[in-house]
Amino acid sequence: MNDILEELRWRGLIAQSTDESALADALASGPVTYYCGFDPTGPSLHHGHLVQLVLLRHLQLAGHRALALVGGATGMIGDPQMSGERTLNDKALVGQWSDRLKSQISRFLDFEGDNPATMVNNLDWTAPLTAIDFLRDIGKHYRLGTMLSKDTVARRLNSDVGISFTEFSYQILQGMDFLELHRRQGCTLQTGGNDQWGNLLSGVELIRKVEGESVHVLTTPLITKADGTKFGKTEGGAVWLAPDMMSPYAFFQFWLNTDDADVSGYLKVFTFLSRERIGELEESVAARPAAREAQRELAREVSTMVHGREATARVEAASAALFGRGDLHELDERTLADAVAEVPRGQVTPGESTIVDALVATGLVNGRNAARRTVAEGGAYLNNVKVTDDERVLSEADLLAGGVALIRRGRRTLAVVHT
RNA sequence: GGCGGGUUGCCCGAGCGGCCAAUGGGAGCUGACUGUAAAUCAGCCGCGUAAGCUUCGCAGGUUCGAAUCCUGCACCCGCCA
Repeated sequence: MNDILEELRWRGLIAQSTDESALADALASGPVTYYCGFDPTGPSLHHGHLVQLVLLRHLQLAGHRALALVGGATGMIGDPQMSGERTLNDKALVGQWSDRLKSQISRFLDFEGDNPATMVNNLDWTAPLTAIDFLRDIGKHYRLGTMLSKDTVARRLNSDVGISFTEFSYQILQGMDFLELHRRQGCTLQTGGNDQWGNLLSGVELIRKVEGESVHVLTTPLITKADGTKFGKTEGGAVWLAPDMMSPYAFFQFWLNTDDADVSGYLKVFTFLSRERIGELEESVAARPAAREAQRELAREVSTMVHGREATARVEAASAALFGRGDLHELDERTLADAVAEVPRGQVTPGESTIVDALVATGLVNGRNAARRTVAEGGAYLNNVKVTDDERVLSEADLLAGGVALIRRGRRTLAVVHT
């Protein structure tokens, strides 16, 4: 368990921490119990949470004791975000989301063996608490000045949306979680995204005041892209871990399309590949960028971690089939069916439907006007062949094995139509 | 409780009776170039082949005509109490 901090630093997983040398000593002298919280403010975790999950796993692999917290309580409040006040979600819905998050988190940690992780839910200690006890036992330790100076709170106060008391109180709830886990489980380290710094510190201060003990916080940096745009933006909004929100195929494609400039950093952050292997891949990017070995390996590794080996093999084969240079008509039905399993589908009538109909039917464009425009711009493909006539009718002859035809918009957005 | 300000297309933000489907920026989409990359340049960006249709918080009204004026409602923000 030596040098875990050094390893994490090399991987670019550390943004800040409280008293670094004390933390290093603690990590070096024995198993440290640590936790990271995930709020059910949506039906799935996404690329941002992935960084946290990876960090949790690194620490567990290094012999430390992991606590994964699902914020059944904090998820009902929502941490203040810059964009404005959140809409409160229904309790039953938050409960549902909690269950989904739990199963997603479970993939990343080992809950058995000799160093099992533990799953906790802050609703367990928050729900029974009365308002009076909360104000007396917890609230008394919080100074308004400190709370108001927290970055997000301060900025929200100065924005025209302001901030509700509900969201303002969030930091107390999170502080309470750390205290509770410190008491129950001997937890002395909380990890999280760097944007959570203020919320993480809330617990450190609370524990110092209540227990007179000093505990630690470790944050991961915001993952960025070399070109300055936001990491993790897709057509669907985010890179979701839930297969029903982002297909394993789309997930694989997201990583595969990583910029050359970013791929090395992502390999370090998101995979558990060795330094040697990452070094080789970096050389490959420099020497043979067109081969995109690094991107391929990145996509394979992350997909395997999130969706499993089998699903990854499927989507990788699908990607190869769909983007390969071979004649689609030569693909056998089985291979083709597997390949298109994850892409959007639409229905057409051979001899009647046009390329425009097909684009609309598959949802590749929205509206017939947009479809016509796509064809006019030269962005429409039928079975990997560009179609320039928007009256082009799909015929039986266009159907590949299994009675489907491949529709593509632009360089890489695919769908299939069937009859 | 009082006073003032606000609500425009994915986001920001102009418009203040007709020339507005609505300036501009960002995001997004497509093409050329390539490597299912980036950068760059070009085009597009409410729905409809079109005629036309439906938009500017919601509901009414004035007017030949409203995003623009009036009334009511909802929500948001600020200041004062």
